[in-house]
Amino acid sequence: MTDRKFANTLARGLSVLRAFRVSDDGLTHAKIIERTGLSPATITRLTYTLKELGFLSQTGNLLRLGPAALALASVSNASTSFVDLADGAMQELATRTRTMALMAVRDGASMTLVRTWRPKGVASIWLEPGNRVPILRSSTGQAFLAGLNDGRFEAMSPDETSRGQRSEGQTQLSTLGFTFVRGSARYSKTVQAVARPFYASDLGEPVVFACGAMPDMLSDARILEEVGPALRDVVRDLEFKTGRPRGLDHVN
Amino acid sequence: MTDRKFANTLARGLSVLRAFRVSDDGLTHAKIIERTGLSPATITRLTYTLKELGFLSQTGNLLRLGPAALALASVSNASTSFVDLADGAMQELATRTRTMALMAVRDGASMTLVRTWRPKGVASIWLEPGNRVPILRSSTGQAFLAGLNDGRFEAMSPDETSRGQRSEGQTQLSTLGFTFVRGSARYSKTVQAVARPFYASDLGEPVVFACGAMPDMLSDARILEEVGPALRDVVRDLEFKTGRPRGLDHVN
DNA sequence: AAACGAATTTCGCATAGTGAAATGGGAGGA
DNA sequence: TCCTCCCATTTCACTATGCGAAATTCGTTT
Repeated sequence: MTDRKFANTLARGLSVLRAFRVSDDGLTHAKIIERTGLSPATITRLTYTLKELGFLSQTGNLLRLGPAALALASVSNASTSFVDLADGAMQELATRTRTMALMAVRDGASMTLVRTWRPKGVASIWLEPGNRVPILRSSTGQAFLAGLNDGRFEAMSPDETSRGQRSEGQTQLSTLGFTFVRGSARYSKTVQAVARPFYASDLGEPVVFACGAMPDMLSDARILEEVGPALRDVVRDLEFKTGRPRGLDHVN
Repeated sequence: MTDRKFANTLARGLSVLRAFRVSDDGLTHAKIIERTGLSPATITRLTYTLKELGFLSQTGNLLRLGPAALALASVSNASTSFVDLADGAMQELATRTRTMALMAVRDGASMTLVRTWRPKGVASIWLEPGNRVPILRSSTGQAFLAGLNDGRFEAMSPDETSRGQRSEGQTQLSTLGFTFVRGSARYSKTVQAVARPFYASDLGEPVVFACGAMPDMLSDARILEEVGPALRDVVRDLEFKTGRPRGLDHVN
């Protein structure tokens, strides 16, 4: 790494924080080492620092996110008000379509779930905030790529696959108003999803709203006729409420 | 600073993130420099790094918390479920007592508000998540100190004032079940508050629930007879729901 | 006791991060 | 168009900082 501007220690420390998932009930050093690929000595130093600052707290030798993380979280949440705005409609959408609804942001080469809404009264697949989905070959990722403006997309130095997926997504968006990866091309055999990007001006990058379910619950026909249009309408309404965002002119 | 274990760059980077408040509509470098006391060159490097990682996003030369912060926030929030558990009761408490209810965590020498509940249908003082209140001479701070166990308290290398405030708080907690700083000793002439610590086992440190209002709306008598007891009962109920926490045995 | 696994400390070294100062760039005025 | 501020950014030389391999400590299991 020969980027004089890039603060390595900071990046490593943050990668420690990002190693935590909702489903973890505390992490040991060993687990953090595994997830971050950093050396034991480094982890000790970084976790020591993060504990001092209140970003981590320790019980025995289990680490959890600490009070400072919570404080940051509250500011971050309150500053991105559209999430709360979307809450009611997304819950309703999940229940009505019997799918898991979700909101995701990009994190490196994955999309990280930020919020999920479970349909009331039905069993469904269930992922939690902090879970990740690859960008490549997922509907959520495709929506993200399609929503990204040219400059930012090129900045990712994308390969041919990404380019293909992006333009496929853009075509679907302009004709249908939502995007999905068809069965054979999907990264996962067990989840099928529809997605639509939302350009959050606060964040400088699109986020993605999506609905997912097991493939036998969510046929291509159901996506095209029911779930896709419903999702599209919910997100369009959100765009309307927050003011039509610039940067997504090609979206229907 | 001669602590070989402490990663300075990480701490500085995090102090940049902590500089953001809900009420800020984006920060310039200049503002961040002012708040953190770091040099311009350092800020450029750190913000560059944070942008690369998605923790900040930039519009013009205004910086905001970015998608990665949101992702971290969602994990952090979901991992501290007691906040959601408390939500309904705190909202109700705010409305019933016509005070602003709040939850705060420690951040250095201050308490940072994490969540606030505004009474429905009445005007009241209003602070937002991310706002800070000093530990010294505030009811919220006093509750925190009183809730802190001896080891952690000593680790703060407290002065005599803090010790006094802590034992005052502890006395109030064991007799009344809540704590407040009386008029003359308060840090602020414009806010009066009652508080009670809650020992969040997830966080390894107490958090504080409190009710605040302008002094003429919240006399000592009202605190003692109405608001204090109501707050105490709400937090006790939360303790019950989450399992009686260890570490607060002296609290009534 | 012994033998493991995990976390922490030590330590010499390369370099990453630092701040002062110089440079660049954009908005506003004349 | 050309100044002039005001920020943000880059440059640069220095050294404190953060690095990892290896040694050590701490706890748990056999």
